[in-house]
Amino acid sequence: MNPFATHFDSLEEFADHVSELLQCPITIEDANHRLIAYSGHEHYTDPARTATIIHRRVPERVINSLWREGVIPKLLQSEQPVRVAQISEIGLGNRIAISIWKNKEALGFIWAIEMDEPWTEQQFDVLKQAAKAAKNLLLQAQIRKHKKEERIQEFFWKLLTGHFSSPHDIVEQCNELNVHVYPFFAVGIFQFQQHIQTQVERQIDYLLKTTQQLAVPLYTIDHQRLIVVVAPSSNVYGEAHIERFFRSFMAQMKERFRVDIVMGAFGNVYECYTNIAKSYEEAQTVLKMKRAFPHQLADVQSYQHLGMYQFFDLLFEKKRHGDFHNAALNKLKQYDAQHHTNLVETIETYLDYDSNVNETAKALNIHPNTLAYRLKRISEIGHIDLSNMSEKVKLYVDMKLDKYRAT
Amino acid sequence: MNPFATHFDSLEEFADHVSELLQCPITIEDANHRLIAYSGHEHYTDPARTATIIHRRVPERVINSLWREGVIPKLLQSEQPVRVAQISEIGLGNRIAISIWKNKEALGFIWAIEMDEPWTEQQFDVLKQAAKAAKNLLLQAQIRKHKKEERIQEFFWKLLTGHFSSPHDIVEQCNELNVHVYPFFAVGIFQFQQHIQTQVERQIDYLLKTTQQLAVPLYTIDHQRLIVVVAPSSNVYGEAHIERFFRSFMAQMKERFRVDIVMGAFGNVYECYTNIAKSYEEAQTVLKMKRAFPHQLADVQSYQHLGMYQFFDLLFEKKRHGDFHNAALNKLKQYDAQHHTNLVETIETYLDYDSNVNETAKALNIHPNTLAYRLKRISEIGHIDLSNMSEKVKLYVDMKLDKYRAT
DNA sequence: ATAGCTTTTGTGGAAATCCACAAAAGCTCG
DNA sequence: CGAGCTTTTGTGGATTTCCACAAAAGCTAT
Repeated sequence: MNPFATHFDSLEEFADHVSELLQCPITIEDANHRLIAYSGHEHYTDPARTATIIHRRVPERVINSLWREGVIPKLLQSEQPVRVAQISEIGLGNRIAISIWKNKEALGFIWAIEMDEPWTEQQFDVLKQAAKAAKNLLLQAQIRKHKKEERIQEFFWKLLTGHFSSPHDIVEQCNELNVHVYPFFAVGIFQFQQHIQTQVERQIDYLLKTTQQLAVPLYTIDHQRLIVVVAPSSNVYGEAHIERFFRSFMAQMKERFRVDIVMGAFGNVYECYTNIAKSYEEAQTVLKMKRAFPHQLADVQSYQHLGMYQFFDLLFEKKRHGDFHNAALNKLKQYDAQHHTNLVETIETYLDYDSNVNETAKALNIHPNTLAYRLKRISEIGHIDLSNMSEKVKLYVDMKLDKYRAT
Repeated sequence: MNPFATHFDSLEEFADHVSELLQCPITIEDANHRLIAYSGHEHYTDPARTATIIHRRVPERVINSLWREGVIPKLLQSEQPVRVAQISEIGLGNRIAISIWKNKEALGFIWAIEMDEPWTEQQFDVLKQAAKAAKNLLLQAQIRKHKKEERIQEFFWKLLTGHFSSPHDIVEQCNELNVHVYPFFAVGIFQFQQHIQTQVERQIDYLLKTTQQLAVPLYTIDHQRLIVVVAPSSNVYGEAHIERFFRSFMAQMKERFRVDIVMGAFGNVYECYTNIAKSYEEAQTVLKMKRAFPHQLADVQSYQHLGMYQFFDLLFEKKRHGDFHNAALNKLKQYDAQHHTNLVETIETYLDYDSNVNETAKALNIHPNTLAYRLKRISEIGHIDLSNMSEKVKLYVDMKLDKYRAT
């Protein structure tokens, strides 16, 4: 006899029904730990549940903790209920959880709080039946969402390609599609090691939806790239927040799902949504430069911190035109070729290490005095004043542009 | 009774005639100390005269020496003969010189070597008559030249504005106009304090024609600017030679003629004459940047040494477009405004002085530790890593671009 | 092979930099 | 006004840089 053979008007009604059967509070989440429904009966409720209900999603530290403890992996592996012992640091009481499945995809979870008495076998059976019954209810909500997703995708690509010129149009479309408009945003890109498979898509969706470091109102997947709009809560430290989010996103993709992300990059933070295309361009520039200068830009993610590489595309265009030939650099190259020396490498490393003699010498495996001697020769041969910032900049840029050409 | 009442077929014949009357070697030069004619009789000839005849012009060190001794100023002031005592360092024997005049313009000079006996009054009279007689002969040569000059001017402007696309056409035209084609050249510009008057034009012509530091195959005058094509003898040190020439030209215009030249600038050295327009552009860029950054570029003349300012026009264009907004710089500016501090000035000066703490502190009139403290604050407030060359470059460039906009 | 060059490495001392710590002065805001 | 902050200046010591000089090693061309 199935206690769920009746029709439920809403998920709330369903949650209340389960709660009544099991005599404990019930919470239902989707696969991304968003609150779907919860029972309203007066029972004891642990702080984690309270927070979940208030914010309409499971707090991130709770999710992280559950991953660390291996709870969520276990839920994603089997359809069996999992008992979770109290974790007081995050305000989680004793819980029982079970995943809701459709074919091989986990659609969500049902959480129960284990009250004073340990559960009986019968209670576990009820929970398993509840999970099965929840499937159809959840599915309906999903379908409604899927259709909308497609329209959002199209809208997002229009934004990225600069299709809209009026901020008003954008906001209107956002409202229509139920996309929240945030006061500040930036566009970011993650470059994956491989073409992104459906399974990875789900994992991405999961991480983006569960993060609470910042909002991700829009995202899309394109071959090996994940493109996101990120909205930091404040403008002052917005960049730092995005930076942190990017690092943790890449770390989590690797740790939890063993998916390698080669690099991440994001453009400037803007206020006006017409700048999405610009921020996207900037993010692309960062990726391009990181590819050309993997060493120097190893831990640069933002366009802001691209430094001088920001204007490399522009300069390169000009250089290809035959402008900017650098007599000093040419002379050094020529000298190197004729005398089998390393003057160009020396000066480049020296500038890479911000004119720091010791570090440069260490990096080049030479005596500091050797470096000093070479620098003297460099300034003689190239007629360069190495204590003139402007000349140093020109030389440095020209050398890096040379490298850029080689890519 | 005038001993010059006969007709002379050539200036040579005239020189020989004077030489015979005075019993000494005679040399006739134009106003720019180019050799016009000389007597061929067998007399003693001092080394300075020999060199003049061989090179078809008076050696530059001789000219310089005569200026220094006040000889040439005296010749340009009066129509009287001037006695010049021997100057053995430059191989000049005892000489008598007189200028040749037409209206108020000196067309050239007659030089005689004073032999063993001091000259009699009668000999001086003969020389004076010779100077008068030389006038018409010289004038004829001048007129022929003037007409050609006009055609050359037109040709030169075509070159500067990039009118020719084929090097072959240029060389052909040069040959036709009797303009020597040199293997290397650059275009230079001198910016004068004032509109260039006819008298100054003559002085410019004089200096350009007499210099032997390098060749000046073409030049023209445009309002307050003198535009020249300079051809250094070698390519290796070409730049250095041009540099030296520019400094000495400006010094001499000032010393000899009291004419102020505000600044000089020249473009890259090229081989192909189709690049005249490019070198001209580059020289113009140097002038423009020197005007915008008079302090930093005070002793820069060449495009080569413009350093990073080479690409300022390009970057500025982009910046005006709204790109390249620098969050770090903005934060510093904002902090300065709110707290009445000088962080921006500090970092700019620091970078101007190539990150040299002592010099910067001196320039800012602060204690070195104060500077250190400010730098720490700057990196905190602007989230900048001041030991990262690329970030420093970006910040520096952005600050200078700000200044550039102000001009 | 050897003379004459460049290049590398070493030594030592003066000067500059970096850093931690602290006193004093200046500014802001309740 | 005065507490609490930022900013400036000072002191002292470890470290680094800068320079001059010299020895040694490497290269090149006669």
